[in-house]
Amino acid sequence: MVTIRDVARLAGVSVGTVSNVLNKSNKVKPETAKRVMEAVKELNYVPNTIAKSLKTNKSNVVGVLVEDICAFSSSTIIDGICAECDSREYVVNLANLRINTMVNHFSPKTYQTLVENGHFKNAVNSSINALLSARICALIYIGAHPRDISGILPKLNIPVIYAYCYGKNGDCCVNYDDFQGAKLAVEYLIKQGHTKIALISGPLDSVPAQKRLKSYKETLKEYNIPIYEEYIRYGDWGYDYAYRECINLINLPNPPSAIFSMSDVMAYGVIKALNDNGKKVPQDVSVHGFDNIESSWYMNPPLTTVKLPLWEVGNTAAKKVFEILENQGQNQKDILIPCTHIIRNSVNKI
Amino acid sequence: MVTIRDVARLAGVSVGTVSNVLNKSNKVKPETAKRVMEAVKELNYVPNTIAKSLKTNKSNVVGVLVEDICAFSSSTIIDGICAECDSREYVVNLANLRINTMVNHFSPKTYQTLVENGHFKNAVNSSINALLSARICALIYIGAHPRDISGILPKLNIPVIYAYCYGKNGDCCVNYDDFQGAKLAVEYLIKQGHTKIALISGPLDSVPAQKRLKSYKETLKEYNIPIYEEYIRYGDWGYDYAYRECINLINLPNPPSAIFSMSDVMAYGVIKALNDNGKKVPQDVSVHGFDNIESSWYMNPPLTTVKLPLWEVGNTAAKKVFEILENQGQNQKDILIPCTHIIRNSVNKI
DNA sequence: TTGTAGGCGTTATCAC
DNA sequence: GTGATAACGCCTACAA
Repeated sequence: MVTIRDVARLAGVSVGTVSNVLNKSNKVKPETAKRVMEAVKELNYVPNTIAKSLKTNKSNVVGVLVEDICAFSSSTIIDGICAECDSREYVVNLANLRINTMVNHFSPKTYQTLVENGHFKNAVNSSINALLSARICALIYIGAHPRDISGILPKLNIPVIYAYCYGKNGDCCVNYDDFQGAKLAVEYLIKQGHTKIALISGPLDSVPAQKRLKSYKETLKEYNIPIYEEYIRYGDWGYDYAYRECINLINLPNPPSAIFSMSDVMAYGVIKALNDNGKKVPQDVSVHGFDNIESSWYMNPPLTTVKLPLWEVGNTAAKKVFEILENQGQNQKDILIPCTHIIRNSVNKI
Repeated sequence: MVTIRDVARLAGVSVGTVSNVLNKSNKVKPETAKRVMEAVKELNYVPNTIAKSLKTNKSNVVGVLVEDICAFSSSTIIDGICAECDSREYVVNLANLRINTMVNHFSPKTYQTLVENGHFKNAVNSSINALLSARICALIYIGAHPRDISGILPKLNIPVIYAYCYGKNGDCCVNYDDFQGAKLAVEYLIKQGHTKIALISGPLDSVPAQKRLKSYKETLKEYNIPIYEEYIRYGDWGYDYAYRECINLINLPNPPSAIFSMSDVMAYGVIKALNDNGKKVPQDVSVHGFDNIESSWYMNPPLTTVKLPLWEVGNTAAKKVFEILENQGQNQKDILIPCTHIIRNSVNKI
């Protein structure tokens, strides 16, 4: 590899001068600078960031620790991070915990067990050490699902940002706005004339499910629509439970005219259950999703849903990193980014 | 940050000794080694890979340049790479070209234009430089779609592996097997009793489309089934064209009993077209997909399709990197990993 | 305006 | 077995 020394030799100057022009110090005569830059081009010199970091004791690499890169949300979040880092000539160091595989591997259904038995913490520590060893200047942790992960990460002396998950009080967390997103859905259903609006919720120990449920209830209340407990059903974010719960809903003496499903996948199960029971969507029953996963456009009918600002979550997290690094930290610890509404054809006016 | 020097001081030995125990040299007295390790623990010492790389002139970071991390294939491939790197204590440096955004941004529909006008090459060079600057020890390039990208990358003096894309002759490329995958589908259709098998192909300038088309024709020939040119239709991998072409197929005087779509998304369009024209899948017409994107399980009916070995492509690419780095390069340049068959409910026996 | 030299945290080569 | 010390490539005083 060609070094600053080779450049200096070719340009007929000293290494100090080369360093100065490379770092845009303006105490170099333009003529000398030009000669140096020519040598750089000619030799195809690429600065050794390694050596630079060692000297300056700060690196230009941000560590990204992702719980599972295969989660539907992860790649878009990472994309948002990369975009910001690119534009600042920072580099991304990626570590993947593969938590979904771990969950399968160790068989407990929930993260909780994994956390309690220590396997998860071990994996995290080992990844963190690798990242630390590479001297990352900041860490962004990306959850596979928005939940409280406080207590998972060891104390670090670099800035840490939680993206798509929650830390303890005082930690800097960037998330989408569950409450506002759910309100988008419920309000829309109401404005389309629905008052009998059922809910297929995620499990109650899930943070997003709690927030969206709260939003569902408060929004109905806001519009003076009574809340029927039998309209509120619980799934596990998956297809099968949603299918089953939807059938329970249909069989109610006073069945709903619209079903708000807290995930698109559950909405698929709902639509299937409806179709299997001779009901057409949206003519007979309206269905509203949440997540806007890619396939929802292809569903029959195309699913009306709520889009998560995933790219923005990642991008904002990265921006936050640089804010802190540059000491402009305005201490806005908890950032909530609004969702947007994707209107397609699964909801009818009543 | 605590250094090797601090450890040495606490353990009452020299830095050289600490370095030796850290690098598992066995010329250190076990007793001394123990003392050192205790100091490491106590001080929470994390080795500075940066400094180590500078000295040894080799890094433990593999660069991953991905055309678009949001492509459906990318995250699983990256996961496969990460898994291998993790187990060897290597670290992944990720750069994302965001090519799909670029294509939108600069409006040409195909990569070709982007390549020709130089925008793409600029982006690549700038990313490569950032990676090089971080002194990656090898590069894995991940395509957004399997195509020939030779001429895109500058000449590098580190090992380069092409994953999910093709380089020039002599380059090391890791891909799934298009021919074998398509054969899986066509052969299955035949064995279910179909002989009138139509094809919705991808565009002919696409490498996978060419290979799968070849496979389609050769497999039919192998089973002595005549090839009807009017059964071969061309889409653009997307929903709409597939929908339209399927209608053309239905209106043929002798319509097919099965349709092999070269992508799952196109299969969705096919199913919709069939349904809209009063045909049931699979009772009236069988539909076979290709890709096994996540949503295909949720389709109605769940789609029978071909699964791409994406994780294995990434994992093999990473393994190849280490083979080369360790000079065991067996010079197997072109690696093709077989697809697997996912049988669900969109194909009927005849 | 430019050159020189010390040191960032390691490893490796010698002595001892 | 262990300890001193010279690099690795770069930046930054400080000297010239």
